[in-house]
This record gives sequence, structure tokens and C-alpha cells, in this order.
Amino acid sequence: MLKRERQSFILREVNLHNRVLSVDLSQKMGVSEDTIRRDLNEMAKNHQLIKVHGGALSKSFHLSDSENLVYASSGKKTIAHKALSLIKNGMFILTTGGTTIIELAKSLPPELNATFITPSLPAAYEYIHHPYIDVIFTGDRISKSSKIAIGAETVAKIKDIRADLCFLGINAIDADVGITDNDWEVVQVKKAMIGSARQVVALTISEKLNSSQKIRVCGLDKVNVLITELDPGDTQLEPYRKTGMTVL
Amino acid sequence: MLKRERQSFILREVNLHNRVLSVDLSQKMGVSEDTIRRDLNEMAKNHQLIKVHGGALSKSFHLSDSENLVYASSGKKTIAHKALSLIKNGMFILTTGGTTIIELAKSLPPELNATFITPSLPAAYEYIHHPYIDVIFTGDRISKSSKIAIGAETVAKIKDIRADLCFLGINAIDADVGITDNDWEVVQVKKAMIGSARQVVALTISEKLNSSQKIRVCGLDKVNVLITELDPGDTQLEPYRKTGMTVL
DNA sequence: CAAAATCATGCACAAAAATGCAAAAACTTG
DNA sequence: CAAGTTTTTGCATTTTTGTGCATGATTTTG
Repeated sequence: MLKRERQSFILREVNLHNRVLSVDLSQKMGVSEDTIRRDLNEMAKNHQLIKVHGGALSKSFHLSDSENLVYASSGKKTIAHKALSLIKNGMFILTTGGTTIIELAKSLPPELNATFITPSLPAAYEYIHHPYIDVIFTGDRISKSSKIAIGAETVAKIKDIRADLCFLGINAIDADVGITDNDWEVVQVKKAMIGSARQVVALTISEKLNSSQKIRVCGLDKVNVLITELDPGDTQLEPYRKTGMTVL
Repeated sequence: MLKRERQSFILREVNLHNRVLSVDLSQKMGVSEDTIRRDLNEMAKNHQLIKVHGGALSKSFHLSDSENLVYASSGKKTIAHKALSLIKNGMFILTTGGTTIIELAKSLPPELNATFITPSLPAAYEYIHHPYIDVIFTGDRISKSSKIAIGAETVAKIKDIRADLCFLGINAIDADVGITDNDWEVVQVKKAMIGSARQVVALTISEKLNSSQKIRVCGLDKVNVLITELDPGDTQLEPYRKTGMTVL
């Protein structure tokens, strides 16, 4: 059994049962527990599941608000603040989900009047609490792990839209490889969003710069603006500035 | 049971009941009280709950000035509890939004495995946090006032469904007039939901009995079950029992 | 204040994880 | 396809983590 096969089996298993034990997996596939542990650690780093002592839990398992809160912190606030400058009244704006985008949603000024379109349930939930913003939620079936709507209908609906702006919360970005992610369905949705917007804005904390995942979302040529918590002149951003995109 | 699972269960339990006793938890999960104590201490350090002698309290219990809130929602908790008895594994369940339904969503047992279909954004947001439940959100444009999806597409989507159960959070009910509401668009959606379910369950606090609004949703002949916080034998419910519906 | 319940602490033991290392498998590349 | 390189895997060893139990301290309650 190849590593890839094994990992995709693990992913199926964990999403099906919501939890797996290293011992069980080791036995089921006839490899040592060490190997399973290494797989689980790798998959945890790719945000495919949550590693815990003794096994792993599905991403949809709700816990660690504290971790999320700590993790969000000031960097994401800085990013949100920079992103706000791009938003004008009357705009149609596509957004993904993700903690950075949620932070942005929470920072929207109360007098803003715009239409937000998103496949992310948590994002929609934030937007709906805003006094003026119109919210359009695309699609019906909602993926538990990513909490966004996925599938053909969502993609089709997004393709019917011509938005002014697309805010993309991203998982990994690299000057050569471009933007990558690790969930095929999510990538399909993101691709559709990129195709439907006049201007694409990528938001990310600097930690994710120069990293890459298994599935490609798009090349950097599609990205018009990159926003991180760093100073735009920071050397880490040099390779991205060179591609001609705006760096904020 | 893994440590994280246990803690997640505790969190759910404490948020649901506002307080937990170490002894109960220890028994429910078959671990020693020491372990529970250690969990509670750890969770307290992470600000997930408040540790007290003998158990723990919910954070929200302490934050919001309790008394009023708890009493106001205690009726709804009773209703939610009664409604739970109608839900079986594997069911397809349509629900509206509204505070009563949200209370129900929060009370769903963690091991439940069912599909919930709703046009309500807050309801979907609750369902998605549950470990097993599948969530389908109907429709795209979301009305700000009611926070539910409205319009032709939503109605069309609901009409394509054959659900086992429809939980209807209602605004006004009267033995003669039936169920009424005050938002035309919302009524259209509710009508579609009633038409798409094998069994219709109306949930309401007794306060709304014998009242009516401007727009009619349906007659009582369409309602199979009525749930209030009152005892089923209460005289206030007499007129409804007479129509032949089940009163819980 | 005294009995009962609850808690903190240290300890023991088992399960799981990290680490370093060598063998095996999978891939490059000429 | 064969030799060399990289990746993957299993094993032995050490460390860490999770759990229960005993003991004595502390808090609650009647």
C-alpha cells in the first residue's frame, strides 16, 4: 500500500467516523504505528485532520476556540484593516471562508453598503449581522470539514456572477507554484471565484508564504493584490512584488 | 474515548445545561473523577468554562446576567426536549429558523446522525457545528430581517425535497385561523416546507397560542404535532387537541 | 464544629510519541 | 536498466502523556 493510498484511506476513515485510533489504523492496513503516526502528523500539518494523543479527529470536530482566538490575533486584524481600503460602497464582493476572512467580516464599517457573496457558512453568518450588507450564500450542501458549500451547483452559481472583487483566504502561496490547497472540492470553488471577479485579492499571514500544498488553485498571474501583515517593503515579499502584483 | 473527545463532550454538556457535576460526568463517560477534574482544570485554564467546587459552570452563564435569560429560554428548552423524541437516526428534517428552533439545534444529541435542511442561516450555522449531521442550506439571497433565504429559488428547491419531518417555528397560532405570520416572503417558504414533509410539527411557546397575524401560512389540518412548554393536558391546549392533532 | 464531599499531590504504570538509525522501497537519470 | 539518490518504513531506546489510586489537606454543609 502506497503512502498516498494510505493517507486518503485515513482521510475517508476519519471523515466517516469522526475519529480514528492509531492502533486500529495500524492493524487495518498492516503497517507499524510509527508510520501511521507520521501520516497523521503530516496530515495535521496540511490541516486535513486534528492530531490528538492516541489517534486523530475530524476537522469538523468543534473545540479549541481558545486556539483559534489566540491564533487569529493581531496579524489577521492588520490584514483585515488593509483589505478594507479596497472596498467601496455598492461593490459586489466574492469571499471565501477562513479565519482571515472572518476577521475581515467582523471589521467591516457599519455604514458600508455592499453585496457579499460567499460559499462559506461562517462568513455568511458574520455578514448577515451587519446592518446594511446584502448577503448571498451560494449553494446547498455544506461540507463539514471546511464549512463551505461545495459541488457543481455552487460552482455553477458562482460562474453566473460578475463581481468587482474577490477576497481569497489562502492556505499556501509560493512565488513559483502559485496558490495551492489540499481539498479538491474547495479548489474547484475557489477557481470559479477567481474566474468571476474583476480583481483578485489574496489574504494570508506571512507564515504561509513560500509554502505549497498538493492541489493548485491558480498561478500568481491571476492575483492582483497580495495582503499580509508585513510591511509592503519587507524582503520576504520581494519575489511577489517582482511578478507585478500590488503588495499591501 | 480520547481526551479531546471527552473535553468536547464536556463543553457541549456544560453549555447545554449551564452546569455540570464532576460525579455525573465521571459516571457518564466511565472515567475516574480525577480525570474529569484534570479536564475541567485544563479547560478552565483555556477559558472554556468556569471551574467550581464539585463541577463547572458555563462561561455564558456567568457572563450574561443569568436569571432573565435562563428563565426566558427555559420554556424553549422544554420544547426542544419534547421535539427531540420525534427525531430518529437517518431522517431528513426540514426546519425553519427562530429562537425555538435554534434551541432545538443546540440540544441535538452528539451521536445523532441525520440530514437537516433549512433556509435559515442561524439554524444552518448551529447544525454545522454538530459532529455528524449533514446540512443543506436552501437558496441564495438572504433576507436581512428574518435571516432566512427567500424567493423563488428557495421555494423551488424545497419543493424538490421529500422530508420525514418539518419543524416549524411559528409566530402565531389560533384554533380557528390556523398558523399565521407577518412576512409574505417568509410565508411562501413555510408553505413550501409544509408541502414537502410527511409530518409537520409546530413549535411555539404558549404565549403565542390564540394569536394571529396578517398572512396565513396554513390551517391546523396540515399540522400533525403541536409542541409547547405546557403540560399536554393543559386547558389552554384543549381547542387544539380537539382538531385531532397530537399535542406534546 | 464535625462529618462528608471534594480537591491537590505524589506515585506507579501503561500507552503513545519522539528520536536516531539502518534496511527496504520508490524514484531519477544517464 | 542499472547505479545512485531520495523517500519511506520499521525497530530500539528514551521521553512524554494520560490515567487511576492512595494519602492528607481543604471546602462545603447541616
